[in-house]
Parts: sequence; C-alpha cells; structure tokens
Amino acid sequence: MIDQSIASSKPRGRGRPRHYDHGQTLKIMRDLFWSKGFAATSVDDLCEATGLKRPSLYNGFGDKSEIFKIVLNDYLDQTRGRFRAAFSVDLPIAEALSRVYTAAYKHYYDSVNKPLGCLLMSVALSDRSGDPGVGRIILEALNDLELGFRRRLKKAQSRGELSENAPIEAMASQLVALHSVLAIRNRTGESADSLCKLRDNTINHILGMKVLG
Amino acid sequence: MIDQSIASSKPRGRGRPRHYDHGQTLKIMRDLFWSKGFAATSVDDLCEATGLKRPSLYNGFGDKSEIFKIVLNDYLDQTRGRFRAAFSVDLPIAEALSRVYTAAYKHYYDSVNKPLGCLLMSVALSDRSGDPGVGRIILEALNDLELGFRRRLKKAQSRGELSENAPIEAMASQLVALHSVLAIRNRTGESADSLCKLRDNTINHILGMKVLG
DNA sequence: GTATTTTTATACCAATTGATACAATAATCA
DNA sequence: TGATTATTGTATCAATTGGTATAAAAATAC
Repeated sequence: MIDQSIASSKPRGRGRPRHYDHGQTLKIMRDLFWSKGFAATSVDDLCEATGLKRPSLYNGFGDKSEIFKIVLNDYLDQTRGRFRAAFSVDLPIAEALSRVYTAAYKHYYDSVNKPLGCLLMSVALSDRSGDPGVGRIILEALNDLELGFRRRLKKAQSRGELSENAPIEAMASQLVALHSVLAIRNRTGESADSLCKLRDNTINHILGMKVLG
Repeated sequence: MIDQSIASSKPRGRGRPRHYDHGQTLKIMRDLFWSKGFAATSVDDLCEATGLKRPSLYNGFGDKSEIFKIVLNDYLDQTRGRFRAAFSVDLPIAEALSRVYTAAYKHYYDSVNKPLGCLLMSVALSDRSGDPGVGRIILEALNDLELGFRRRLKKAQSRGELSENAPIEAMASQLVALHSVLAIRNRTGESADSLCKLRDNTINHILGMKVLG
C-alpha cells in the first residue's frame, strides 16, 4: 500500500525506510510557515499538510522551533542560490538588475498561489523577533544582498556601463531598499503589474541619474 | 482600595464605572502585539499585562481579533498624525525629509525598549495576511506615505529647492522604499547610528542627484 | 531464521488556548 | 430608598496546544 518510490533516494542502511520525502516535506512545511507564520502554524497543521504522524515529524526534523530553523536555513540556501545565479547573468546592467528582482519575485510565488513576500523579511522578522539569532540572520542576508549589488554595479562600471564616479554604495543600498518595499508590497497583495512597473522605474531612475548626469 | 482617578475622564452615565484607562490599556496591548505578534500573544498575556480580567477585556474591547483591529486603527491614527506633522515642518527639504523618518523612528521606540520596526509592516503584514482587509490597509498606508512625499517634494520644487524637471514620482517612491528598509532593519536590531547614516546618505543621494544634475 | 535498528502508528499527556455563565459590585436615576 | 445598568471577579468550559511513551512494522546484519 505504501509507495516506496517517493522515499529518500539513497538507502539509509538498517532499519525501516522512510515513508516520506525529506525535501518535499520540508517544502510543504515551509509554505505553511510562510503563509500563516510561526505561532499560528500548529504541529497538527504540519502533520496534516505533510501526511506525517507526530512521531515521524519529531524524529525526522525535531520540535517546532527546530523545524522552523531548518526551514529558514533551507530558504536562505535557495535564496542565495537564486541571487547568485541572477547576479552572474551576463546582460546589460539594467536588465541584469531586473533579473535579480525577478529571481526573488518568482520565489514568492514558488508553490503557494498567494503572494507571500519574503519569508525572511515578513514571517521570520516579526514572528520570531524574540530570537536574536533570527535578527542577525536577516541583517546578514540584507548585507549580502547589498554586497551583491555593489559587486554587480562595479562590474558594470568596469565595463563602461556606469560612469567612473558613479556612487556605487548609495546605488546599492537603494537597490536593497527597492527589494524591501517590493517584498512588503507583494505580501499586501498588490498586483504583479504594479510591482514590475515600480521595479523598472526605480532601476532606471537609480541607474539613469548618475550615468547620464 | 480602587483608584478611581485613572478611570476614563468623562463619566459614562449609569452603571459601575470603569476601573481602567481605555487609552492606556490599548497602548499596553498594542505593545504586546507589536512585540510578540498576533498569534503568539494570548488573551492571558493581554490580561496579565493590562491587569484586566477576561470579562472586562471582552466587554470593553471585544474578542482577540477585534482588539487587534482596534490596536491597528489606533496605530494608524497615531502614525498618520506624526507623518502629517513632520510633513508640515517648514525646513529645507533635506532636513524636512529627515524629520519624517525620525517621526516614524521615534514611534518604533515609543514605549518598548526593544526596536520593533513598524507594526503595520511587520506584525500586521505577516501575522494577519489571511485577512485581506489588512493587506489593503497596509497598501493604503504606503500609498498615503508616497503621496505625502510627493506633495512635500512639489512644495520644495515650487520654492526652488528642486529643479523644475525633478522626477518627483520616482523620488517619492524611493523615499517610501527607504522607509520600508529602515523599518525592517530597525526590527532586526541594527544600530540606530547605522540607520541614521543610511537615512541621511539615501536622502542626500535622492535629492542631490537631480537637483545638482 | 534471529537479532538489531530505524521508522511508523496509536494513544495519551499536562498545559494552554479563546471564550462565557453567573453572581457580586458600584455607580446613576427615580 | 429602591430600581436600573454597566463593570467586575470567580469559576468554568470544550477545544487545541506542543510533546511523548509504547509497541507494531519494515528494513538490514549476522
């Protein structure tokens, strides 16, 4: 009755094999936390959504707090990967930057049909503000993003796409601010069209001013 | 034994008078929600913090959801008031804009010793995203802020502080983005010093580019 | 086959959750 | 004074919370 094909790929030696897929289960739980928040998501919710019974959940992932931490790290890894890929795309700077936001934006719609913004900057930020570690993680992510923008701008500068005296630091921090406001507005339910316009207008403005000025 | 002096100012006709101060109680509950989020704040927490017993709470404010809505509207009113005041300050545009963020920033520290960012854009956004009304409220608040920036920039323009062809709309939306990122970074626990620098640098950059350009 | 190891499933736990019924209390009104 | 009205405190409610003990099930190792 049990479909073994979905079990984890590599056999785990002795013992009864796992009945669930680790990665997929994590994704389901991530979406739940993302949508409802940490406190509003009960262990029952997690069990019902994943199909796992309580002991399997605790055995495979730990308690609720640990699960959330795992989800957070998983999300961070994926986000970093998406950003890294977008930053290394070889296109004119305006379009390259646009791709960075698209990478994030697509993530917001990953598996849920509702726009949920950035998991880190909404749910993690507000729901786990008691945990000082979470604040540090978010801060680090923001600074990483800023560093990514700075590097990408410098690269464009070295290619002559930006003037020599372009204020890279200020531009990068404004690009981070754009990401923040896009994440927030996305979760409010603002239309994709509206957000794309905001994105493109802002990018053009940030780039245009000092390049042409 | 009961200190009647803290009761609500105007007598409420017949019936036993209230033992608590409506506004102060609301503030206490707001701070709790602001700090812990909606779901993580229990009615017991509210009772213990305010000193009210359950029936008084339900009688005076309604159930948990209603209380949160009241808190949200109260917060909105205060925020609007602060912004309005800051926008009408008669100072050079750079300093005037700085005051707007300071108004918000001071609010973040209002009564809690921890930096909690913007209640609307952290707790309300993530914890109550199920309620479509909350999304609309936040969106409206963001658009209001943008409108405020636009008007203030136009006023500066009419005074000759900004060039005739200054891109008011783009500048305003970037100022909103700055507010978003400041609110987020504030709640992560980033230092006040760092945020002030980010604020001033960004304002100067946004203003400087097209004014001088 | 038998022993070992890991994951499942059932059942259960104490504690907390949001919410109310009811009567005592304290004020105004007549 | 006595009737009315709103607020308060005590006690309690069923439901849900996060978390486990225990044993059956399903694989490998010998």
